[in-house]
Amino acid sequence: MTVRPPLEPDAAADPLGEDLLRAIGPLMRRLRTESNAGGLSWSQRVVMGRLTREGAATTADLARAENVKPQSMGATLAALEGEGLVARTPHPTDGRQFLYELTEKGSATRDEYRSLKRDRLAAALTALDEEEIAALRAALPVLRHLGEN
Amino acid sequence: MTVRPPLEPDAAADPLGEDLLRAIGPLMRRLRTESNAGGLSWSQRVVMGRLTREGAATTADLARAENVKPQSMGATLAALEGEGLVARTPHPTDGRQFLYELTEKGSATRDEYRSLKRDRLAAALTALDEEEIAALRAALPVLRHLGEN
DNA sequence: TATTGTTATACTCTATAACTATA
DNA sequence: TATAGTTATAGAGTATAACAATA
Repeated sequence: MTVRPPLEPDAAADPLGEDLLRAIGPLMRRLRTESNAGGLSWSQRVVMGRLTREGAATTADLARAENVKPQSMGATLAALEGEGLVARTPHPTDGRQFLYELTEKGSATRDEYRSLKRDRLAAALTALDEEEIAALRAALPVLRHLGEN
Repeated sequence: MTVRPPLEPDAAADPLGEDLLRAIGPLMRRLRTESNAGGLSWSQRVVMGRLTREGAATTADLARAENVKPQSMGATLAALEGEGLVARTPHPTDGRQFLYELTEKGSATRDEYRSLKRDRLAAALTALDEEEIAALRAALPVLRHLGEN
């Protein structure tokens, strides 16, 4: 290890930050747009995925997990409930809370989405070569970490 | 190379797609939120970055580059113009178009942002170890590619 | 007092549709 | 006809603020 002159933090960090910003903008728009096909918004799909993987959860749980305000998560859940895709039951011990779960219709909708090869992103992902997939997988934990508050 | 049974495309692609979705949601919200600090929205900053790097451009150029509709880019540019951060001049040969450029105020604002260590994302990036930075850099081209239409 | 959830309101980003002007 | 830009309108996603109910 040789002694280096101190790096300017901005010079070091900014290109990466800006590259990240530039890469994620279009990707995010694409995710949002193509997620919408079929009537489920992106947030709705993300919430349904979380309920599938992690089971029942409260508004506040989900809001924390997704890093949004409880009011925002409440709106998403209300929309899903209105479609009959999730249902809520009072929390057994805490009278303030409700536990949300996927309904059968919600599970079915989710399965349908997955088997539909529903968006072009899925196709784009399968078209990646192994090296690209590996690069993506390796970066996921870092991306998740950067998304934490 | 051995012969493999055909992979179920969904089984192969979906976990990655969903992991990506989950990783990018919170990160995107963070980028958006923290970009807003200082009065510039995320889209505005991205556009200013592009004008800095690539020079004058038209609404349609920028819309294509960011993969949004020209009307949407028009709104972003109008906001920046209203703040005096960009200025437009008629295209020299095509009477329909305008060329947008950063103003001095725009450049100054951009420099200010960068030297401010303006958001916690920049700090989070500098806190990454070399392996994480390498993983991120390696994934950027893949992310950009996935964001293309 | 702190937390959960709700209601009301507003802003940003983006889209679609319809239009004008220029190529 | 096709393209660039504008105007009008709408919807999703999210935020802040104020409130009620419960812990």
